[in-house]
Amino acid sequence: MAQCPGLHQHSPNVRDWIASFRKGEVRYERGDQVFVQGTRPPYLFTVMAGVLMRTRLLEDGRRQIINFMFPGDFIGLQAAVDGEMAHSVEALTSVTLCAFARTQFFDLVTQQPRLSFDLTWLAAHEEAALEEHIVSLGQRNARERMVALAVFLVQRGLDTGLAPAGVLQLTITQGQIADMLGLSLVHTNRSLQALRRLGLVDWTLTAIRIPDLGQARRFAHLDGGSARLRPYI
Amino acid sequence: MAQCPGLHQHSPNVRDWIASFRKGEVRYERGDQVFVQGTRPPYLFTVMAGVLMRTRLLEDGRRQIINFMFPGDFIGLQAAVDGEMAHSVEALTSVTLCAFARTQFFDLVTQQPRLSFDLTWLAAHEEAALEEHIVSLGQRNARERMVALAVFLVQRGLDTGLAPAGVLQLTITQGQIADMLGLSLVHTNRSLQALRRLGLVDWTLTAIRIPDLGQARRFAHLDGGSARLRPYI
DNA sequence: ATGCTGCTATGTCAAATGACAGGGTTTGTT
DNA sequence: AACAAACCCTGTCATTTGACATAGCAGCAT
Repeated sequence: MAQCPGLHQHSPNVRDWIASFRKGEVRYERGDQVFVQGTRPPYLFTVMAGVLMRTRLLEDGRRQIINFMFPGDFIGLQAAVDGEMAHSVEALTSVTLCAFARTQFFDLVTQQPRLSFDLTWLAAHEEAALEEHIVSLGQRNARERMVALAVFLVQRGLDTGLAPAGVLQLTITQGQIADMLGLSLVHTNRSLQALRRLGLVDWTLTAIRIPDLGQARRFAHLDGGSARLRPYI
Repeated sequence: MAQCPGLHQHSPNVRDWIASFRKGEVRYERGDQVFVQGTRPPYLFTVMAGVLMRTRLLEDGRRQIINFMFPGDFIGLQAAVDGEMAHSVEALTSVTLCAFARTQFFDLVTQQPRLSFDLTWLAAHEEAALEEHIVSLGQRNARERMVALAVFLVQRGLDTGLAPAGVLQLTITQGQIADMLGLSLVHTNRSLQALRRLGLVDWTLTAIRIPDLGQARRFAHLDGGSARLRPYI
C-alpha cells in the first residue's frame, strides 16, 4: 500500500485484513466521474493519491460543490448506509483509489474495531469541514469565503504532502470556485483579482499561493487549525 | 428507556449494555447551553425528547446555526474524537438527554458492533443533512432557502412524531431563522411574509405550517425525501 | 400605570452580488 | 493558417440583500 506522509500506519494484522478486504486499485483522470448522483455504486473507495470533488446537481442545472477530497479520505460513506448516492464525485487530478465492495462494509464496521474507529474519526472530521463551509456560506462575504477556502485547501495540501512549499499545485477553474462558494462566475473573478491586488491570496488556474497564512486566517476570521494525523483505511 | 415512534428498538442484550454504559438522564430548558464552543465536555448525549440547535460563533459576534437536532440524534461526535468542541449546542425546547462518559466512547465503538454501525449511520445522515444545507446556502435564494428549511424541519418533525398534523409546533425566532440561512433579520422578515402571502409556508414564532408539502418541495427544488427508520443509541 | 425586554413589522437608502454581452488568450486540431 | 474549445477578463446595468432607524405589540416585573 502506498505510503503517504501525514497518515498513520496500521499494525501488520490489520494490514493483512485490509489486504483481503480490498478489491484492488482504480485509476481515474481529471474530469472522470467516480460516482454519479442517483446511482447505486457497488464499490466504495479510499483515496490513495490525488484530489477529487463532491458535487450536487439541481434539476435546473445549478451545481454546488460540497467539498474536496484528499488522500486518506473515504468516498461513499453515505452510499454505504443508504445505497443511493445523493451527490457525484469527480476527479480533479489523476487519482488512484483503493476499492472495497459495498456489501462488505457492514463487516468492516463489525469485525474491525480499530478501522471502525478510524471511520468514525473521518466522518466526524468531514462533518467539521462541512460545518466550516456552512459558516463560510452563511456568514462570510465573497472575499472572506475565498480566503477561507484557499486556506483550507492549502492546509489540507500541507497535511497530505501535496503542497510542500506552501503552494498548492492544483488546477481549479474559477467556475468551480464559484460553484463551491455560491457566487457568480463574474463576481468570483473580480474578487480573486481583488485578493491578488491585496496580496492576500494568489489563486491561478493551476496553483494557490498564500504569502502569509496567518494574515489570511485573520482576514477570513478563521481560528488557527492545528495539523492532525489522519487515519488511513 | 423512553419509547419514541419512528425509532427502532434494540435487542435485549444490547439494551443491557446501553443501560450499563449510560450515566443517567439530563434535562435542559429552552435557552440552556448543553455544550459551549471551545470547552472539553466530559459527557456525550443522545437526544431522547425535545429539539436543540448546533451553533457556531465567530469572534466578531456573527453567529451561524449549523443544524437542528431531534430525538434520536447523537450530540458530541466531534467532541468524542477531538476533545474540544468547535460549536455550541443549545436547547430550543425542554429536552431530555441520555448522558454517556466521553472516555467510554472508544469502548462503544470497539465493543458494540451494532451500536457502532448505528453511529456510522447517524454520522452519514448528519453529513447528508449538512450537504443539503450547503446546497441551500450556496444555490438557493432567500425564499427557496426558507421553504427548504421549513420542509426539512416539518419532515423531521413528522419522522419523530413531533408534528402529528403536519404542523410542527416549535418556537423559532426570525433572528434564529436568519442566522440559520445566512440572511439579515429584516430580509428574513420580509421573505417570510412573502411566503405567507403566496400560501407556501406559514411560519410563525411558535409553529411551521406547510399547506402543500409537494408544492413547497417543488418551489425549493427539493427531491421528495422518503421517511427513514432512524437508529437509537 | 410604568417601564422593560424580546420579538415582529415598515420605510428608506446603500452595498453586495448577479445578469448579460462581448473581447482576449492559450491550447489543441485539422 | 484557420478554427474551435476552454478559460480569464471587463463594462454596464439590474436585482438581491443588507444597514439603519423607528414603530408596534405582547408579556412581565415593580
